[in-house]
Amino acid sequence: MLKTHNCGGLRAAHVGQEITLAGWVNRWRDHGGLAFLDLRDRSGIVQVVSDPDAAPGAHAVARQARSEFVLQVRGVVRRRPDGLTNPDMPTGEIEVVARQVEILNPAKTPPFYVYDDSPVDEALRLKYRYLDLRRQRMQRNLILRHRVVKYIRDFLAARDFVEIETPILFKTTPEGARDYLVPSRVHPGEFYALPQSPQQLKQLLMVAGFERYFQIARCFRDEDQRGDRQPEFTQLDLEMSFVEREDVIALAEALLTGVIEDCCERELLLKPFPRLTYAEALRRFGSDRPDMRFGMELVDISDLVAESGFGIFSKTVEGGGQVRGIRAPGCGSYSRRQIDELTELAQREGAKGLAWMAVGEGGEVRSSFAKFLAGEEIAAIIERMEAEPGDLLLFVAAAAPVVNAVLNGLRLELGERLGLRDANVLACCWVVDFPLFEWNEEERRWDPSHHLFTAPMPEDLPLLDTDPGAARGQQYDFVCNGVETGGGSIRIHQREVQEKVFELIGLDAAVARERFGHMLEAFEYGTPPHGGIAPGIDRLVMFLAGEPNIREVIAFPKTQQAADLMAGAPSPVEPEQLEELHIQIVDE
RNA sequence: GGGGGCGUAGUGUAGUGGUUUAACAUGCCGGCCUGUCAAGCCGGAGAUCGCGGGUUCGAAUCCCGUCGCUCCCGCCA
Repeated sequence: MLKTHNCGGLRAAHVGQEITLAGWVNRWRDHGGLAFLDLRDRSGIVQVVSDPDAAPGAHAVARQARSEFVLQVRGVVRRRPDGLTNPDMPTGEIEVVARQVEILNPAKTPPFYVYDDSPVDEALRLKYRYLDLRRQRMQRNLILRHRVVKYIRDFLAARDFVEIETPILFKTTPEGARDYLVPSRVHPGEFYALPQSPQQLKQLLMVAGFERYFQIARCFRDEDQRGDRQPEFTQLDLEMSFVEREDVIALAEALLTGVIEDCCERELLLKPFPRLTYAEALRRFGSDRPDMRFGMELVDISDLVAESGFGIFSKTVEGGGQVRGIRAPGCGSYSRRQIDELTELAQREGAKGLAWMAVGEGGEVRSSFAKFLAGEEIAAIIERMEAEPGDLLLFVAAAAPVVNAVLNGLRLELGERLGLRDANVLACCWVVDFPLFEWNEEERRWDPSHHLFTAPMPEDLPLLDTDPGAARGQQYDFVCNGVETGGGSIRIHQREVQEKVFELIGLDAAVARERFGHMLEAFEYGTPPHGGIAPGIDRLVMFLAGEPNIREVIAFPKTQQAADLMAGAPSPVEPEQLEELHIQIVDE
């Protein structure tokens, strides 16, 4: 080893020891006589002093060192003189007096500051990712990520899970997201697909009798990017045999609670995680992934305004729609301009308009529609909304899906403005009882709302024949701070049920056999009832790190255009490579 | 596929309703300096203002296009 100690680990207890350090120059301060170097390695930073009188050779070398030079320093740990300690540094009580300094490698001036986390253009960070990763923020995040994955492995291994790898080169599945395809050299014109998740394979591992499987699995989806979506991402994929929904949820909750409490200091607001049905989540929050860090729940006033003189309200209710609202505490003084902004947001989400009512400090009402209502109707609304003086009430009248979308959008926006979406707080919940199918109007058929193999709730089995849209699936989503962070289900293990689902989604037997024949055949050889869940590791670590996007917890992420700016991927390839793969590029 | 934001010395920003040696900080280079830790002081170099075109006597600034990064909608079983 080129070093005997780590920079960040040196303390007063080391005083007097002769040690060797190796690391990068964080900052340097040359006083002409004395020179100081802050030497950094992964463990932290320690001050190195070079004194021309004590060690002229070392001093001469040290003076040449610049930011990010790689040095080896041999020296003695010394307690700093009185009054010269630095209480802001963990190593601030001591310093290392250099006896010998060697430049292991010089460094060009970095394109941005490594020694602090000051903001830098994202493209530049990604181009020089190896330098960005030297910075404290990324070191901290990736080490946190390591601890999270380590915790998961230990937790599951202790509970009898087996970690098994599944192929990256697999088979295309036209359902779901767009696949990344890999051409086959050996089979001209044929392609592998990168897995969107190991879904089928983990179920086959249950058929294979492993009973408890997990994998830290890379997944690939060729869809447009978001702050919480990358073309390749990592899931904790796990599957269990002989379990019911409660078993999977209980295990996952114990694991997730343990990870959160073990790996970060953030407040876990709700423990145990609240359980909401899909219908309840939409009713209370307008979303199937509610941000539970704050209240501001949706309130239905349809019955109060059904007979009112405000036509937009009464006609909407008469036509089968609804009128619901939210209460924005302390926003009663919002100007017309601010309310117009909220109205624009509402219209983007599909509302025709936004009805509002501000309750003044003295209880007086300022409103876009109150003049159409009777006094007792206004009073009833205020009472139902539990409005206090100074509050702003916002109402949307429309069909339920529109009301949900609009009020969800307003709730999140107001939560943001009121500072209720604090990254230091984690609020998780489970959403269960999802509808098994969604009606696809274009294709005139049912689409699976989760995936093809999700089992219906046992009591809803008859509905598959009579009212498929009302059938609920044994599905569960794990939601953290308003982001879907994991989802899973109990799977179908009975052939009749699976065939019924294929029929409902318009997958005829021949096509099903071609795409999923291996699954169907496997299921005929004694399939245990099974189910699982797949929490997103990137999203989870993002929350634990308090980061605003998952690029900050991925070592080498891609841009929104799915490019790697450091390596320059994707890139053109040699004609010979294409020829070998039987690929022709067609000009658009 | 659509909408918004950003792009000016190495870096972070100012300037942007037309005419400036394009400013400030930091970094970089040189000098001075034996207790700094965001070191200090003095000096210096460093920008055809993302790129292309247009309008104009004159464009970082206005217009059109394009590229890159980013946020959002669609999409993401």
